[in-house]
Amino acid sequence: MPELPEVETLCRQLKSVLPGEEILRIEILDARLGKIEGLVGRRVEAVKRRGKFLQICISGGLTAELHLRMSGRLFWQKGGVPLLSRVRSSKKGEPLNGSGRIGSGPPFFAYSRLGIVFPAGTLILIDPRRFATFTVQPVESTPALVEDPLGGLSARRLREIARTRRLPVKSFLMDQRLIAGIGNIYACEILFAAGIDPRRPSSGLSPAEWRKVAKMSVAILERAVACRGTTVSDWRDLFGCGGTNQDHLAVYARHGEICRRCGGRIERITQGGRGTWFCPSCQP
DNA sequence: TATAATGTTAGACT
DNA sequence: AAGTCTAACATTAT
Repeated sequence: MPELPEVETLCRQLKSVLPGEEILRIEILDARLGKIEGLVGRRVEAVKRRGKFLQICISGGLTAELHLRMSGRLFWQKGGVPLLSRVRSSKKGEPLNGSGRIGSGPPFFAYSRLGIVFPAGTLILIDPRRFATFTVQPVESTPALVEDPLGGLSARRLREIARTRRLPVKSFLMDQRLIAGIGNIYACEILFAAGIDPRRPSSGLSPAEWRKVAKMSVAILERAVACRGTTVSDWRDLFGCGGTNQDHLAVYARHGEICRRCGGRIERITQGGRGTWFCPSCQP
């Protein structure tokens, strides 16, 4: 679910609540997450983002790394909460409202997988599909940061890497080893903004086209951050609010609808098992 | 009931 | 050998 703008939104919000807080208790509600050791009694020193990873830096030289994968969400429940009494591990027909709570009255959290309890509140991981990961590592083992599009991308570097690659440019943009943070929604939107067919082989783009891709990557992602993410189905920020970037989507999930630029029809194809939306006449 | 959903990755193939 | 492709992970919503 979350790509760079959504993770960046969570990161900024976590910075407003976590630093200085002591970890009082950790409740693991899904055994898939594995053991989480060495955190209780320590203090949060900083919160950072690395691509789509969230890093919580802990006193004593530890880093907790969280990846939300497809359906993970974070929710901040202010105040001391006895989490275990408020958890549902499956939906069982109960309605979810926008904040991640079930129904009205005292908050119940559907699909809760993990709770980290602090004096000021509890951080709750909600994750229906259970792909999210949470690991604790020594700080120095954290891999180096690859190029992050916030603040600028080097078109020359992209072209240099792509020179020998034949994979479709959309898959290229989504390769996290090359660029940190672009996923399915923003890859589609970036290529529309750049006017490039997502199926084109990466090696076939001209220098001018790479400059467009680099420029549009930054512009699309920065606008999405300013909008606090894209809520097409269930994305919510740390405090339960949806983003507004869905109002700016030009192609994603608009299969069969009218292209607002040329009046043609948006098409959907499958690439690498994922949906790709594009406008054939605007993206030749 | 079949399909698709905002992600990654191990293993197979080229 | 490095690049590319596919299936798999788990669960729900349409």
